[in-house]
Amino acid sequence: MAKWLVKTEPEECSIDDFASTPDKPIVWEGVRNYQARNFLRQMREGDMAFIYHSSCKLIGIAGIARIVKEAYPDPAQFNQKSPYFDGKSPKDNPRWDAVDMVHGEKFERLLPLDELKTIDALAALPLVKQGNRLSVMPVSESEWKAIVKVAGARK
DNA sequence: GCCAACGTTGGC
DNA sequence: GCCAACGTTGGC
Repeated sequence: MAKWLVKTEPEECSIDDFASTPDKPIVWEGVRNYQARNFLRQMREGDMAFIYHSSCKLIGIAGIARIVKEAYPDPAQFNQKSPYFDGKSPKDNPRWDAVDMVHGEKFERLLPLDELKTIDALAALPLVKQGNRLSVMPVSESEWKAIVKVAGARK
């Protein structure tokens, strides 16, 4: 079972949105970057993903979600009313994919980016590197453990 | 709101 | 295929 990290703007889809509908999968749509999309396609049912809040006041890892449906064509790319509409995406070979995720856990305390940067075990994680824009990235087993450990340490 | 870093586009 | 121009991300 692989581990991942996905970025979201909490105003659009926060850990609280997940937590408030624990039985209802959330459609993870709107990824419009090829590298991120390729990682999306590698996700499998049962995989876990950290939910990272970006472009907001409290930047950092807020909790965990679980993938419940593997990649399928993102409906938003064909919806003209969606901000994620992509008129250049071929209908017979859609460019962008979505996955479905369900709530896993909300951390007692959000782990701020500042703090993540101080953890040696995370030095190779693209997230903590300057200028990084990758919105879906793999997390190694050791990185995952290091983060979960810090999340649990303050409970 | 600023702007550095980065990905994408398009002319050549 | 190069690379300048452009648009977007995302921390600050």
